[in-house]
Amino acid sequence: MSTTIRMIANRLSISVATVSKALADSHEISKETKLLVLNAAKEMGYVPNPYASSLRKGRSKTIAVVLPEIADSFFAEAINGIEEVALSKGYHVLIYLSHESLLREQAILQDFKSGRVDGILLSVSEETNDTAHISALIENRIPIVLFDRVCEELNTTCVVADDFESSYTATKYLISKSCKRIAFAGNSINLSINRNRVNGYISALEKNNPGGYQNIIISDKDKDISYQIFADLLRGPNRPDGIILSVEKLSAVIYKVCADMMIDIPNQLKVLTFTNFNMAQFLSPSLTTVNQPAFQIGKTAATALLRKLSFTTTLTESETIVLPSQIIYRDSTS
Amino acid sequence: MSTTIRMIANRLSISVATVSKALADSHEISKETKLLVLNAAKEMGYVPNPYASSLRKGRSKTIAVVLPEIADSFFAEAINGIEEVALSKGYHVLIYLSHESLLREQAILQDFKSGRVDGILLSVSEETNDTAHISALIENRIPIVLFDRVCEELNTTCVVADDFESSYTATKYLISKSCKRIAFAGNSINLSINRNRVNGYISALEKNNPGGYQNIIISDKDKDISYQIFADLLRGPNRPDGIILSVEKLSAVIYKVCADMMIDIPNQLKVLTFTNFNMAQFLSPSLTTVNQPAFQIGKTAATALLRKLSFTTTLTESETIVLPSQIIYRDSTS
DNA sequence: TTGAAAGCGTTACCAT
DNA sequence: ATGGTAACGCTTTCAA
Repeated sequence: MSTTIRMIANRLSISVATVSKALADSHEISKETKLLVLNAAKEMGYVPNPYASSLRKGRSKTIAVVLPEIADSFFAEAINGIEEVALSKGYHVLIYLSHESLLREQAILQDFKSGRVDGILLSVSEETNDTAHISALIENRIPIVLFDRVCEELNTTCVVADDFESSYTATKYLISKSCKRIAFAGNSINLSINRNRVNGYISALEKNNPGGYQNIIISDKDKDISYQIFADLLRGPNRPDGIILSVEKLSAVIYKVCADMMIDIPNQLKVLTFTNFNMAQFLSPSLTTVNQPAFQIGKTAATALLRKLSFTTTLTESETIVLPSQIIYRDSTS
Repeated sequence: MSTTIRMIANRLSISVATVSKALADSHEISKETKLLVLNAAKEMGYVPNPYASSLRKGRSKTIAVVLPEIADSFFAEAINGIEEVALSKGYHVLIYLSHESLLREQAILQDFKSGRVDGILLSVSEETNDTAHISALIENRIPIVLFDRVCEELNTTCVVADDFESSYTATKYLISKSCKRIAFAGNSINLSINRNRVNGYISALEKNNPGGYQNIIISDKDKDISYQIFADLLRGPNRPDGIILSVEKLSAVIYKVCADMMIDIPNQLKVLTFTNFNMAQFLSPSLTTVNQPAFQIGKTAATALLRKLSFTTTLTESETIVLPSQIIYRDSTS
């Protein structure tokens, strides 16, 4: 049986109210009493019951992070940033994975109506074309910050990388490297992040490559299916000579396809991926990447969320914070 | 204001007790009443308050995962396994990062005395040479399962890979590839996982390589310091011709050092790493790896923990579950 | 089959 | 400066 405030009160023959206030370092309590209480608490190994406190206060000092997946350098680093901020403010972090399923995402968010968490950090799934479950929480006045994979139409704070711009720059770079047929492979067109990158790609092509080749590929969650999609793409005479991958995991797939089909990177196909992956420089050939500021995005999103939580009035303001990506040029596009 | 059991009771003019039991699908309640309650609950958007429930029941349906870091393919995959099991049993997952600091780990575990979580999954930090903070929780009868980086002396369940054996096999393999001077680089000798791998390495050397070169290197959390350690190691005439890396992150460091010092892998140095890293095959040269069953370890650890939670009596049994690793031979050791 | 009421541990209001 | 007590929302025992 663990120590309660009441036990401390009994031991010191004072009231629970006094103990509670003393532990909260209230100015109403005398120095002496505080000392007494603190000593007794330490001696008795007192640890406050967070659930009693949460129930009473209506706040849990807990936030939720909802992600499509975790085995991805971007999300792993983002969590790092989130955890750092949360810890520093005394918040606890619940983690949920949607596994790219809208259904799961809906079920996860539904639970948050319970008050389990004070706020939510969300990066939506590939399938998320309907955002009613997110709006519902916003209407419930639960602070929510979207990051990386956001829904711009929602009336809340978003933290993203400069996807349009970096995609534009990346595409232009491939054009400058004499690519005539540049393809773009993303995950879901539901995702605004993917749309932004696609638009950056299209925009760069239209402004700098009047030739007109344009090819937007939707990859699959399933690696083997994506393999087939790429294999089909690269078969035939009019295949692309450059490709931009919007998803980290596709790097392995395209390298494999090229190895199997004896397609030389970069001579026959230049490859560029949006990823943070720290081994990119040691791949064969070393991979040109658009590095997103993952840690920074996590930190910024968490900071924005905790800032919202610090206000008593839940202001639903729409705001988008854009952080710069960095392109690192390597051999896969040389 | 969110819906409570009392509101449902008022709406239906029945008691809160009845509503509570109906929602719990108790056999005490009639079919009709249950239906009435369920409908009202759905209509009113009722979501149970988990903190009220946790306080009353003394259980939170929440577990904690405490990790040294997250930007590591092993831990990311392990979380995946953990989350899958937790979700299927209706548990929530709190995540904490020790960042390889014993102090942080202690602070994190200390909080768990509060009853915030029903059980704990822990992979200890590099610095963890004192396990009093873990014993304290075990004595508090809080179920805890250690995984990957475990402390065998503790009286609890451990889930690990076959580190001794795979290290032994890896070392023997390098010997068979004519390596005469094989070094081993690990993180902390505090970690039993590292000790097991070191012992597998030593054992293989002693049985198969009477020559007697043996070199155990302790790397640093700081990448730049590890770089220096490796650079120093590889300078000079009697440098190793093979190296086993016990830490994923060291792969990038050794590749960098070799690139900078013009050391050819595998001809001048054969490299083999304990990692799950799915791009290993595309590195230049492709990297020979000991793949740990990360997802499986996470799943197994979570399953063991939830099994413990399902018992009313907390039995403190010591048990170690060992899962097999797989060595994948590639060009870095050819 | 239903309901009244106690209580989980904490906080906060109102007295003293 | 301290204390009594109600309340947070739920579960569970006991009584009807």
